[in-house]
Amino acid sequence: MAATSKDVARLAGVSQPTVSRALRGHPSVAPETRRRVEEAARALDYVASERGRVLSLRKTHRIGIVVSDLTNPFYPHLLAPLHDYFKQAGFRTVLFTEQDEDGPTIEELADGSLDGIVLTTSLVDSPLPAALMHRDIPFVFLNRESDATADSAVVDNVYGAALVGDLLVELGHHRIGAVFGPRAASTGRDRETGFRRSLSKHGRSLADELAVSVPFSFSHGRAALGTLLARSEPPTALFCGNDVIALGVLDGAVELGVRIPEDLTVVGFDDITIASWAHIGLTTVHCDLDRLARTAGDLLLKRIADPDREHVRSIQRPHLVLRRSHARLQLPSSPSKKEH
Amino acid sequence: MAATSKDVARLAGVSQPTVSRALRGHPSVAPETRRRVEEAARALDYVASERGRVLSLRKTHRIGIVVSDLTNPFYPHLLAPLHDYFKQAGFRTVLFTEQDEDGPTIEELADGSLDGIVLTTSLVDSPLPAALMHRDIPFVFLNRESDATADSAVVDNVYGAALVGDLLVELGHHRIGAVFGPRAASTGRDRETGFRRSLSKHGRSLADELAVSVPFSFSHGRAALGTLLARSEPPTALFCGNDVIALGVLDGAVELGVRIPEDLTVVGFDDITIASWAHIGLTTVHCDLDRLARTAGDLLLKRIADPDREHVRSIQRPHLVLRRSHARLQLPSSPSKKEH
DNA sequence: CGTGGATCTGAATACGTATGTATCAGAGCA
DNA sequence: TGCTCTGATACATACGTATTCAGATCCACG
Repeated sequence: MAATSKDVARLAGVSQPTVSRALRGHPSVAPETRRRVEEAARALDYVASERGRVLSLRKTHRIGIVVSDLTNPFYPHLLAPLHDYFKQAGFRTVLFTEQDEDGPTIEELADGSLDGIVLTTSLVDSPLPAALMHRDIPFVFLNRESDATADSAVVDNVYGAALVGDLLVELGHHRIGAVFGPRAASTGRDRETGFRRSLSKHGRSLADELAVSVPFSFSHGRAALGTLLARSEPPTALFCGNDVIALGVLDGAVELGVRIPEDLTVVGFDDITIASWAHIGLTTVHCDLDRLARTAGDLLLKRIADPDREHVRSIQRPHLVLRRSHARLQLPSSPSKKEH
Repeated sequence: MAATSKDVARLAGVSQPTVSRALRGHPSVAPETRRRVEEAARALDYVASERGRVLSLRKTHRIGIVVSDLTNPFYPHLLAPLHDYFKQAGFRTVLFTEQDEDGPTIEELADGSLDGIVLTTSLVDSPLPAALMHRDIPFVFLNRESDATADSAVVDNVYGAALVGDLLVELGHHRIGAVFGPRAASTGRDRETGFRRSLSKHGRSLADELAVSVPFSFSHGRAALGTLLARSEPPTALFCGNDVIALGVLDGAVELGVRIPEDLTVVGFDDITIASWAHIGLTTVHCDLDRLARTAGDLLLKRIADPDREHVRSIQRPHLVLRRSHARLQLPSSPSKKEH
């Protein structure tokens, strides 16, 4: 249906290879020939077939991005900068979702349709990374832990979560609770580790009944708040595994009539855009997700260019952003003193 | 590097075509042969190259989705169901962004790398649709107006916006303002039309100084509120071109100390998830974006299967969702009477 | 024992591009 | 005039799969 380089060749009175060379700016094409070819191409609305080019060049200039759930407001913060980075580098973005056991198969990723892959979502026991490694398919972990034999761009989650622990202790809280992310995700696990470690350092600990692990989702955060507030001694401060969970908690608080921060301090992690909205004012741990994503893109393209280079693990140090969802513990005996 | 069907053929002691047939379940392959081929394929970790298959079959099983801005919280509501729909139908999703004049070129979309395209963002004067039509590339408009010669899945924006007009009048508001979307987008234009038409019907009109048109973004909504409140007679009710604009307005209201809905009624359009959060409680026009997206996907796949079928324009009728951001006009003389 | 048909497999080819190699014309030089 | 060299183009082929068509094998049946 669409014109091919052969059609252009016939019209311009040259051979097919000459068309290819002329349109790609190869120097060994005479100016007059090039002109004729370009004119013929224009006349036929010719666009070189990506299908043919890809087979011939053995490069697709396509990157697969695996996210867990597009409706989760966290992922656009990674997807958007990744897409833009790859676009300006001449690569296209193919989207994959991996929701509970039902992600892309290794065959889908290894069929030669992708030059590289960004894994944003892999659970720690996902078979995908090992399978990709085994087949020498370039990939990078983004916001996920990796062993030494893969590239990765991550936030120092242990450090960031410890900042929150320090903050809550400093604010005078004793009944401290947590809605951690899933242990099967390195972000969930590491943030739990860092938070617990910080409390220990201060001689505190997390009561078992005040700590839960839930998926990184709004609705699970919402539900978790109800669970924790039903304890005999409910928490006065809550660390959430990420901002999306925290937003769920804040939402539940409105429903349950819990005042933030007077009745409950809530702290998140990631600092997604919504956290900074005036309604929300979520105190959280800021990660530069744009930079994190671009770093991952950069690592991946370098790996594609040189499959044998050293593996790099880029770690970003996050910092606290104090907004309005935290407060000093209000002792029943003394007047409140809100801090921020 | 990776094994090809030729390698499998050699190992299994058959020809390459037999490998292709055996692995694709062609009936004319003897069971014993098939077994040998499958064994060889397994031994070599063979996965059929998508590059070769695509060239041979002249189908890519890839769909391009063009959105304007991934960071805009509206787009995930279309992207997620589209992706899922195409995935279950055996198609992959390639992402394109079209932000102010800098979208994908027609060459990028017409290079044979896509079986079809979903346009979610085209401005009314975009050259893309005409170019795609001229090249017989299947595409569908999603949430955007189209002329009769293209498929589209849209919401009845005129009708939906009129519902808001009716509501605001019924609530007794007289100083009614609007933060419309861009006129260059059919959604912006049609919602403005419907809203104005409704006010006219009730014998009202929109004061020029209380109507502005801004891009569909949080920050523009936020800024627009400041502009309108600075008028000599500020509005008591505000229609917003979509929920994202409305969220920006709500955010600005918090900053400016404007109480919603006591001081200002705010109504959005789309009913994205965030609108229903307890913090937000945005009164808005509900569109079933999931269904809209799936409809668009369905239309596109049907068009791909049969390029000559009649063009279909699927129109969905939206309805009001009353939450907490609207109220009856509070006359200075009478006590407030909140409605919802 | 030969023939027709059914069953399976291989050879050839198409898809559309890119590229290495060969060829050809013309120029420069002896 | 004949040789070499250069520049421009054509020829051949590779990329990896799917498919058409022809051929081979085997069996049943006359």
